[in-house]
Amino acid sequence: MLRPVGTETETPESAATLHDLVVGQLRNILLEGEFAAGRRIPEAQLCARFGISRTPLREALKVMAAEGLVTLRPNRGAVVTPIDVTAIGPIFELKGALEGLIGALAALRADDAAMTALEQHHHALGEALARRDQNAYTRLNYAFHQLLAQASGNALLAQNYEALQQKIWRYRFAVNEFDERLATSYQEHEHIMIALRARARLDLAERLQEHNRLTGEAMIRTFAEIAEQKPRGKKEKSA
Amino acid sequence: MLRPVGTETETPESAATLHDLVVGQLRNILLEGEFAAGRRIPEAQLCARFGISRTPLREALKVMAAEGLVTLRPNRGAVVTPIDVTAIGPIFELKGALEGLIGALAALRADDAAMTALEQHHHALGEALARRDQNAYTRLNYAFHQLLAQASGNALLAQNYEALQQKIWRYRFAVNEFDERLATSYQEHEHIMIALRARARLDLAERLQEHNRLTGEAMIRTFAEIAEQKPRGKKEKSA
DNA sequence: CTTCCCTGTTTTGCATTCATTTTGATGTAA
DNA sequence: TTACATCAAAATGAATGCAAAACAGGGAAG
Repeated sequence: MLRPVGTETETPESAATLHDLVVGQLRNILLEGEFAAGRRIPEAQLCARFGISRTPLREALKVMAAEGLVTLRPNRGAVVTPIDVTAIGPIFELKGALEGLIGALAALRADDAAMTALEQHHHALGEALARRDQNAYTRLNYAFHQLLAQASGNALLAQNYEALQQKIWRYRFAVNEFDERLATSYQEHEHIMIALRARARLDLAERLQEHNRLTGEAMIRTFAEIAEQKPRGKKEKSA
Repeated sequence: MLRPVGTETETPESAATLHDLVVGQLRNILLEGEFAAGRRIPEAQLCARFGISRTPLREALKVMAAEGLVTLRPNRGAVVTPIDVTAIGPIFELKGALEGLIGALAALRADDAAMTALEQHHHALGEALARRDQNAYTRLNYAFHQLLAQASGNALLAQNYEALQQKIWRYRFAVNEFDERLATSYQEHEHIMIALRARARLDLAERLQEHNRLTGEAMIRTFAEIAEQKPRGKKEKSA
């Protein structure tokens, strides 16, 4: 079974306190989209669900707010940070810079263990594509890129990279919407693996940046199509 | 008077709650180095100082822990995250990637207001250099680069960039330790400004990355010298 | 003299309580 | 009917209380 995303930063001892446990669970809940974006987060309900009091939950909410996943409105409760299409561009723009660095470093530093894990994930991606299993593909893709980021040997880089991946994860319903992009994406991954195996750092950096750019553009395009299809009842006079 | 660093993310309404106020104040205290790195953070003492109860302070500590400025040891209190020389390399490595993107974008997107502010800061940097005012120079330098990051037009980039600047800020006692680097740094800034005025995006990106690399190397070198000078009483048998 | 263990104190983690603000309903007047 | 004012109910923000864990000191055993 596929592991949920967003669990990479949990170290065993960090779960020693209730607070950290709640942060992890809350993050998963938000990333899995259980609460719709923009929706108010029911403090009392979550307390009952986790079987805890409001104190640790509120602490977790503050942390999630610092991460940007939730938005705190003073005296008016917390809401899941609304989906903002205009935020996608800057995210991918920034992620591109990180992809470049990841490629340059991973080509030099990826050790045997990392290479093995990456090959395995790449293989699994191919199988998911063959099955047309979009859900599995998306999650494996997340894990693959996270592994690559870790293979860069720069933990801070990997951490920042995952933060961006998590932001994008919330918009995933709008990516790989069409099988076409799924297949294209896998072809890009093939080239990424070729560059990685060859330890071609400049090529790997470029491949990753290009892959990032195309993914971002596909996502933005999909959103534009969505916005085009259902602007029902809203300002059609200018159309 | 020079404004303390780390206040860029404070928006007026964010101070509406006690929690946000405490986060800001605590961040300043930590960034200004009032508590030595590695030192335990006295919860009760800070409560008394801020005139608040433990709840909002602990919430703030959790947020600072998520940012990495403090380290929470379960049941054993919070400590200022210790200075770790080995962390400097990865920080500058990552910041380099951001500098490149900032240069490429700022060259294209910096508007008149941003250009004016940058010119002013650059001028003030020259004056600080002439006065050999290292404290002013360091702070102006922080502000200059933050302005440039904002001139990129990518708020997420600017935010991530500042997070890195804050991390580095804690190590500032080991940078520009010698007037030599101060003057060299300013010369690099001269070239940065030339590229910026010319809107030479590739050059600006390269200048910034080079500036970042040299600053990082100078900092690491200074740390090596410090470690060389005062290993008093500790394992001198190998020397 | 060192080491271990025991106990009292302090500190931490979380639950609970209290005060303030918001929200929503109801009633009244224009 | 609509708009506004008033007030009760609910939710939020922060303080306090309490149990458990860590810490510090002293004394006994080796």
